[in-house]
Amino acid sequence: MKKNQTTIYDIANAMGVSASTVSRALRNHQDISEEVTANVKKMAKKMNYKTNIIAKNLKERRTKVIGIVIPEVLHHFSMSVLNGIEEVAFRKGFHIIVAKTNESYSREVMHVESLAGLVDGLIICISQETKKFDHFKTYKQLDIPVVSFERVADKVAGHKVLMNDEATSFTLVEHLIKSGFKRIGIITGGDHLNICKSRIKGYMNALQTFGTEIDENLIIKSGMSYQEGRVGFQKLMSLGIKPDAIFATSDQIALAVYSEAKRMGLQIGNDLGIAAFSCDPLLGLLEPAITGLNLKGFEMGSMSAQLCISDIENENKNLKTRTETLSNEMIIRKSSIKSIGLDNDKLNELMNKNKFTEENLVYIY
Amino acid sequence: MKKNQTTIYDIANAMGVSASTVSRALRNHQDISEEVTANVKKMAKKMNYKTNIIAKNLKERRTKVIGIVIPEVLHHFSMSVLNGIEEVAFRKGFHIIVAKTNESYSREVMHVESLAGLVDGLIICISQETKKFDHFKTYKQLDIPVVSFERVADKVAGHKVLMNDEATSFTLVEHLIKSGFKRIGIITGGDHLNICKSRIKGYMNALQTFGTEIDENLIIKSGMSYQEGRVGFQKLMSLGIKPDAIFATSDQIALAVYSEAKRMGLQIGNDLGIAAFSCDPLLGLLEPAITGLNLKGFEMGSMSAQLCISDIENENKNLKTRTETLSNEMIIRKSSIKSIGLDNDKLNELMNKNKFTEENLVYIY
DNA sequence: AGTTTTAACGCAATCGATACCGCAATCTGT
DNA sequence: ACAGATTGCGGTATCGATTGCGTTAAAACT
Repeated sequence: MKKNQTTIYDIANAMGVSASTVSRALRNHQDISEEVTANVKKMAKKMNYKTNIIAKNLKERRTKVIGIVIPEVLHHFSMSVLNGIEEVAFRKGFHIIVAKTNESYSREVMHVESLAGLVDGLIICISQETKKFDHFKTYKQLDIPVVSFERVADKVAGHKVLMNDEATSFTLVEHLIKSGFKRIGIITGGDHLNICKSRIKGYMNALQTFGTEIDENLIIKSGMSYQEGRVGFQKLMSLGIKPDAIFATSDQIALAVYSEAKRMGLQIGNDLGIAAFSCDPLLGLLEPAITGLNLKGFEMGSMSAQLCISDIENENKNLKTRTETLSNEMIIRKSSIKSIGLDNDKLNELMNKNKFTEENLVYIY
Repeated sequence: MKKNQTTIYDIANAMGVSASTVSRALRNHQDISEEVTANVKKMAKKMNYKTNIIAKNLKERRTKVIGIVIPEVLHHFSMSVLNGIEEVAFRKGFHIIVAKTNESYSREVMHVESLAGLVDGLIICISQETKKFDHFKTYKQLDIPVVSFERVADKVAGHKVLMNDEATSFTLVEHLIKSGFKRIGIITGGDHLNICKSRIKGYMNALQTFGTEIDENLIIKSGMSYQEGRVGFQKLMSLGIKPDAIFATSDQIALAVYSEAKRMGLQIGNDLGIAAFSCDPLLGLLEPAITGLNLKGFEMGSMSAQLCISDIENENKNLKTRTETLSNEMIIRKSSIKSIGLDNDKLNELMNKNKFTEENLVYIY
């Protein structure tokens, strides 16, 4: 491979100058005369010279690559984040290595460790399984910046970018309550994850604030995936007193609840209210559409990348770690409104933002 | 950065042996005695030694990284492909650099050229704008394998992985005709792209085969995006004799047609038939659901990665380039069936595969 | 016993680019 | 006109790991 690669030595030999002169000339160093510089560049083009990035990386001790380690690369939110990261990275002259963990701790460890020598910075969203954080110690030791987003943990050093999970959850559950739902279940993941903990907290706070007592049976920590969501929903629906609304804490859980409820013949909105911690535009296209959020995935990604690259370029002179919190907007749709007995005007009045907009259809992140 | 990185020289000094001994010991070279090997490894662990990948890359003239250049990283199909690539790459010990072009030729050129010195292989889906291919010449010169998928061009050397666009399009249009639609429009992109050319060809063949004459007004080459699709649809609907069905050649076009048609008050399926060259599970969740395909994005990605890595590891001894073609399955849904006057049994009979399945809901690629 | 083989390790070159230092030749100032 | 400053370039070490070759000592062989 790369056998015919011309080097600065080839150019130097061809021109009767030294390699260091060639190196300098190609980088417009002022020590080299304009004439020689021009000739070197001409020869470089003629010999089709491309600078060897690996050698440059070794010498300069940096790679201009940042690593992204995320649980999956398929759902709308992850892709929005990835887009945000890519866009900033591109503008700053960085490439991105994308590694997915499939929510597996061991795979996360492998990726994080193998990337340590390869990247100038790391952006990570930890897996559902991750409870230990030794795999980040190399980064601390080598002063490689790490930025965590969404799912964060105190034991991971570095900047954090998250959203106001608790307040947002409060808002969603408050909305369900005010829509007249009395017995609201929540389906989420294990509360060692900050996001699940916060979402449960927001859920409980809303119930308490509005005078509903908390029933532990209605809190299901089955997991964030489709299958786990379905299992959780089935568990809820097999209770003696079934819930009349569900707070689904992920896209996948929301879809699972939605399709299971439809399969069971429930009329969503009237028989079963649904509010989801999700921003997938898909939610707005279903009928009835599902009440969800306007999560700023793109912003989360671009902010993570900016913090990461800023740290890289300042070489960590700025020692204090920042925690940025993005706020979310609720998008009310029919799944959380009891439409029976309402005319259309009244229904529309209840829904401040309606169905799908141009924007979420075109996936403008 | 990476200041405290321990090197083999540090270990060598600490143990009073030479660096080459350390190097060999760490790699279990048989020239080194078991005793020394064990001690070196112990010391390496003690000193928290991590091999410098960049130096190794420079010496071995490879990086164990493959580059992926794609138009976007958001839609379902691209992500399925990316998943397939990632999965194979991970198993083979490769990392992936993901670069998106936003369908811009200039950005594609920048990415392709800047990756040339950084990756052992390239997997690419060219942009809509790309008509020149000089940016790949470095790859040919350096013998870096290039694999194109979906959108391919003869001028790009290397293996190609594609799908049977023409036959699939034929099938979709045939289905529309047999469902009773008489005047079928197609919305697609410029025919310098192989996929658009093939899809138009399949469309025309189907019309001719079943005795419908071709009307150039019904062939819109506006582009593959949502906005372009909407413009194309509006153009079609402003014709003197409007089409009664649309063959949408991308997810985005399908959604644009769908939402525009709904906005115009058309009853999809009866007033306007829709068949889409798309595999987004979303299509199956809409009501009425849109007839689409079961594109094997994951397989396309994994096959591309296998071909690429195989080329890398065989160092291109295998000179002949392969072209793999994946076949698609049609998934018939209500958007292409005139349901007026049909009872449910009859309707279901017309749809061999119905609505959404478990699988596409959970995005099992 | 003398020679050959083998085991075990060190030396130094290499991968390609960068940068510190040094050294001429030219230029500046008085 | 001559000391000092500047311009322009070359030599060489360096980044960290790998590897061909050489070397030494012990083991094996005739």
